[in-house]
Amino acid sequence: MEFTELERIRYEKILAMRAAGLEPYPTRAEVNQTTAEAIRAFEKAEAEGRQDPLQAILGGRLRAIRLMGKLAFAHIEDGSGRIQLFFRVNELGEEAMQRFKDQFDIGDYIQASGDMIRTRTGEISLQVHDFKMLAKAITPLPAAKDEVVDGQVVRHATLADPETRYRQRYADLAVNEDVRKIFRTRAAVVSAIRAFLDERGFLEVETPILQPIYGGAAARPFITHHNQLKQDLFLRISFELYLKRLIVGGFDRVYEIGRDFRNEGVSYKHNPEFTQLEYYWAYADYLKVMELTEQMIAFVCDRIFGTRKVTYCGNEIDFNPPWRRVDLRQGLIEKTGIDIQQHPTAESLEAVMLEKGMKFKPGTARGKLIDHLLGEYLEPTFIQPTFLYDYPRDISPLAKNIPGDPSIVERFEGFVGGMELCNAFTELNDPLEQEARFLEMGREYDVEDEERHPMDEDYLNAMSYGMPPQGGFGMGIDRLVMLLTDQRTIREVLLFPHLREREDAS
RNA sequence: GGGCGCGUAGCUCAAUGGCAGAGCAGUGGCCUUUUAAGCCAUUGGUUGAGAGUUCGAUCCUCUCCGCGCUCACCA
Repeated sequence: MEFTELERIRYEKILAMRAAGLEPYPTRAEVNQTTAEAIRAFEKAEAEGRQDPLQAILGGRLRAIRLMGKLAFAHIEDGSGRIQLFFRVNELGEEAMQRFKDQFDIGDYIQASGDMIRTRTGEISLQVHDFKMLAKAITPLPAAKDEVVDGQVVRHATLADPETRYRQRYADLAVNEDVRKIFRTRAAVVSAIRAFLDERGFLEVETPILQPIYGGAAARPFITHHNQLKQDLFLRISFELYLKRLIVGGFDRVYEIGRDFRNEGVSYKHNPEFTQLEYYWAYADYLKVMELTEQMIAFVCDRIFGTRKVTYCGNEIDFNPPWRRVDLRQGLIEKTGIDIQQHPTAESLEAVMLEKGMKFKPGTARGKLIDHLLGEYLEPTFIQPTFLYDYPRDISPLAKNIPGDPSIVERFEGFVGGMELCNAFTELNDPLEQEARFLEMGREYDVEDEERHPMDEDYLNAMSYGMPPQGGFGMGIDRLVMLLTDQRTIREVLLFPHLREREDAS
């Protein structure tokens, strides 16, 4: 290892410990409770008026050290919180006191045993009788100092550089409590979703990530290769076609929470790999799915926050059902003055868009033009939870048309905070119609356009065995977590967001 | 991929075409109830990398690397 000067000083402390017969990285710890448990136990004993000393063996990372001659104070932090350690030469003896001063630095993991007390200022602390190193830190933590204001830890001049924070997330998490909190919330969100779906009879399944044919969405895939099978494989861009095969197999309600991979640009709301929830629900339709979506998000909010109102980018967002519902055609008429029904061809739609002075890539399919209109004129306006429904079939090859109108499908997307959150439809279950749609989509896109939906013969085969009518649903978990934790970039809710590899070693 | 911005000590940030600074951290000392402890002293820099202009570049120019914002792309 190459050491900086600060690291070399700490390394020399390791050598000094070893020379004195002390192990800087002992195999075992004797910690018998968390700092939070120790504090709770002490408060309970106090309330019961117990006089006998309460003992504890605590472990944690040193976050602050205050040396005061024959006294020393320190704060340690573990996963449950923090507690003050109180070192006094009367209890420890000169030698142990000196050992603490000489060998311990902020960032080290320490084990301390002693009696729980209150200091003169009333802070519950561990009066240390004995201590040992659990793990010596060599690299200093990138945080300067903490202050406790009204019980809240305020970190001064802490790690802020986004590049370092993402590249060394371990350091970011170690010093930034609010970052840890985001990921605790994230775990709680996923757990709440599972509980919600499990309670309603949905079966959690796992389907292939490596797929011979990718489908279920319009996106460019990552390609990999299986050496022994001599076969190219794609990382899935969606779970849809596999989950619906399971519906054919007789599992009436299935869901999967997992990773999708899309070889597209990164942005504040896009990451090449992201976490998706999809469920499929036999005998339901998109209206029932809308209601279940409202209930599911409300359930998650109730369980995590105890309220259905959250703040996102300065807006109070109200997740109480029902969400606003906007008919796609009407919505576009209101916002753009264009009635897509009046423009059944790409040429006609393009003409009116040009007439309105809109900027877009000419020569694209009608579906993509409509998509552009949605993204440009509707999506950013949907701050409060909104369902946009009844999509043109052009951009929805797996959705079933509304009764009596082959040009419109039963599909909705949910928007919150100006961002697409979920997408759902009444699933197309007519194999002949599905085959026609695949062929249609194949014509819409160039042969070399990787976004075109490739024909999935096996999926058609599954459907031709008989697929019940059903509603299907997909939602970006990362985006939901962004909304619920008030983060404006997806990187803040991903533990290890993708960054370009650095070439220079410096 | 295009445009704009940024990169200075371990961390957070200053500064200037002429010896690169502060706070915290670190090191040495004082200190028996501190909590951003305090006080005294002090170490620490290839200013992201490389090239150019210049008597002199951290600053100006160019190239490269990385990050951020933004546009494009993106069910």
